[in-house]
Amino acid sequence: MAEELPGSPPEETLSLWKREQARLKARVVDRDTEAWQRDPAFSGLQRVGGVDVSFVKGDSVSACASLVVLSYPELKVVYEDCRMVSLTAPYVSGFLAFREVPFLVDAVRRLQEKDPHLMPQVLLVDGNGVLHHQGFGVACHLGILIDLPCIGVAKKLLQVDGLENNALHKEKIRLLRAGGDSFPLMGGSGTVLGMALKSHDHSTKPLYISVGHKISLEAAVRLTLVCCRFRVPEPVRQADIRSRDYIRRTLGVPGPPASGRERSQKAQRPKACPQWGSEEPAGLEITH
DNA sequence: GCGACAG
DNA sequence: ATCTTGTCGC
Repeated sequence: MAEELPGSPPEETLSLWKREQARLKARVVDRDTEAWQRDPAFSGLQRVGGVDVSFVKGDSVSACASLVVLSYPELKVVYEDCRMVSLTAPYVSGFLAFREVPFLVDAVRRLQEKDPHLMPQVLLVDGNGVLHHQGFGVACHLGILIDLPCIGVAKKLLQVDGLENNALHKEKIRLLRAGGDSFPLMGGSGTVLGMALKSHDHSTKPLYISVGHKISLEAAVRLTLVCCRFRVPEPVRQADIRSRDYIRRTLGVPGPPASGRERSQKAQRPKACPQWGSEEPAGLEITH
């Protein structure tokens, strides 16, 4: 039982979800609320969190929800929480939060009970914030429910409000020269919904950053950039790696531990970056 | 009927 | 999201 999930929720459910998004949307704060967010060096920032949900291959309900906390500026994992969950909602573009957010909220609450001193000061979320059909993506949704600054980090452009991944957009991407270069994503109404960010000198595909909650777009982009050793910022990347490893460790091949080191993420490795030159990607630290 | 579609 | 090795480039 409970192996299949309805391909698409009834129209009535979508209507209820939209109403809920509209209700919570009024609470979003799209500006800096913390002192460290305005500091050029982010002094005062000590912990950055990342969340992700990975799925079991042939199953539409089994998944692993993960929350990691990294120290800043070292970007070392100081907390990790992976848990198998049973999803109750199917994936519908525009309503990702209703599928994943309940389990992410649970993870944050477990941290609050267990190690409140390790609570992150900001959370990078896999998905969009205000760059969304109803202006209320998963990063906003999670931010409101846990009342923490959140940043939406998407790997693909969500084509809403006139935004299109067309030839012009691709040309703008081509013109991004170095890591840190970006351009605004303006919606039809003339509002800047987010920024396309080249997160690394040798990264071809940009990240699509948008405000989730309690942070300005400028600070969101700046923070995302300083968290990038690869294309995807470390908090989100570590959450992804660890949730996938957890699944393999739990249901995967019985033999040796799946990935003896970091893998995943297709072509995100920097070619040669003197900044990180001879880094130590062999760190297998699992604090706690 | 055809294309679009965060994760 | 998931299925996946080697390979090209600096």
